[in-house]
Amino acid sequence: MIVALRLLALGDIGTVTALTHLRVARPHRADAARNYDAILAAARLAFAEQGADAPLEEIARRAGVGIATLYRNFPTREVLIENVYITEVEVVCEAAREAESLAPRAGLYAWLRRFVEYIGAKQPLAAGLNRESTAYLECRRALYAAGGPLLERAQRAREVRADVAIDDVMRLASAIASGHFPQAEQRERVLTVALDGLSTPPG
Amino acid sequence: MIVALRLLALGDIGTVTALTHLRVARPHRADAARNYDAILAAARLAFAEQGADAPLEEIARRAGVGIATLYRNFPTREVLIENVYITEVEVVCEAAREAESLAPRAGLYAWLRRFVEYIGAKQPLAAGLNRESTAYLECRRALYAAGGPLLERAQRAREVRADVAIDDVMRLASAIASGHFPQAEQRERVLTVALDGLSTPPG
DNA sequence: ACTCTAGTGATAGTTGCCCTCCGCTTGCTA
DNA sequence: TAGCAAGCGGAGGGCAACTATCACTAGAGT
Repeated sequence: MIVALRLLALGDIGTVTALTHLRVARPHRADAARNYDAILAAARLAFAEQGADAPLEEIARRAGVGIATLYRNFPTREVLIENVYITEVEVVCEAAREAESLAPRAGLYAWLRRFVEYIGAKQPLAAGLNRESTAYLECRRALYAAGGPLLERAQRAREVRADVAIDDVMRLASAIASGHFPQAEQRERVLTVALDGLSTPPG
Repeated sequence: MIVALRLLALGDIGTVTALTHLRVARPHRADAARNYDAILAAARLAFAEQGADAPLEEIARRAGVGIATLYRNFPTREVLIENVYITEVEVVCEAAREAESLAPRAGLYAWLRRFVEYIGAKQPLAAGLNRESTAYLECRRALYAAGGPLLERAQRAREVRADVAIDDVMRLASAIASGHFPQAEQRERVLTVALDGLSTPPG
């Protein structure tokens, strides 16, 4: 029975994490599609280097397209940021599948570490994201759908305290991901402390 | 001996947390001093409402002064943000004194809760702060000087795990403070989980 | 191979904000 | 109460976001 539930959960992750519909439609014509890709690639780079405030005109220049083409595909800076962000979230959601093969608590923690690592690296990007936007809310929903089963499994095994919801766990992890740490290893260490808190029985 | 150490620590907090020297000097002439206060008050309000990107011209308008007056007192947006921030940090540092009268772990945790509450409310402000600036580094130093003795006391009493430094604890707390939580009560709850992790023996 | 249309880059213009310069005003001090 | 420096407000230059227009080109469909 538990096996059946787990398989069901696995199946869900695949469908639930499909975020493709949130993306700006990729143009059909070959040259236009090439431009679309070039803009996204240049944006990813520019946002990583200069933060979410990177000049759009420079992104267009780096992509080898006119500024009008950039705006035609991504009408606002926000839409562009979202489209870069969605890709990262999809990667993390996929990782939840692998985590299912580990022991309950180990699986949850491994996935959370992965989440912190990926999202933490994209911190300046996420800072430029509108937290009320459909895309952001959908990304969150997808992440919860990916992590929820992992948490429940660990709680059923009594390896994680029962008085926390996936929303609490994700916000704790998000906070550590977006917090400022001079070295990645310190973020790791602090995350470990926080995860020890998740293992502690309440009281 | 321990008593002596504690008193020494208490004495230190008072001198070490003096951040006044980091502030922009308040002008001597009466009208100029009034403007200085009005600008800081308007800035605090505007940053709280609109975040650290609030237009400086609007702050000047709200303060009832010309834009030039604002720039004369606070040459860059960063300096203005810092001056608002310093006030908050001073309040939190003061609070460390009261915490000394509680039991070791309770005192540390009470102070950390206070820190998260205060700094969390100023999150958009802190986001606009340059983390390399002298003012920011001094604020951090002052906070460490205030919290360090509390942590050490709790560790000596074996009520908090010994394998964490004040830098770890503060960064964990900062992350939770700057994380996004729809309700203050959820932040409280998540902080509790993290603090449970601090109480857990390592391993 | 040919057409025709979706898509393109360039450019010029508007807006909003940052920041500086400059001539006027106001409050201290004697 | 008079002189004068400290302080003032607003005009204006600069920069980046975003919009609109247009002559053109490359690819999709026949």
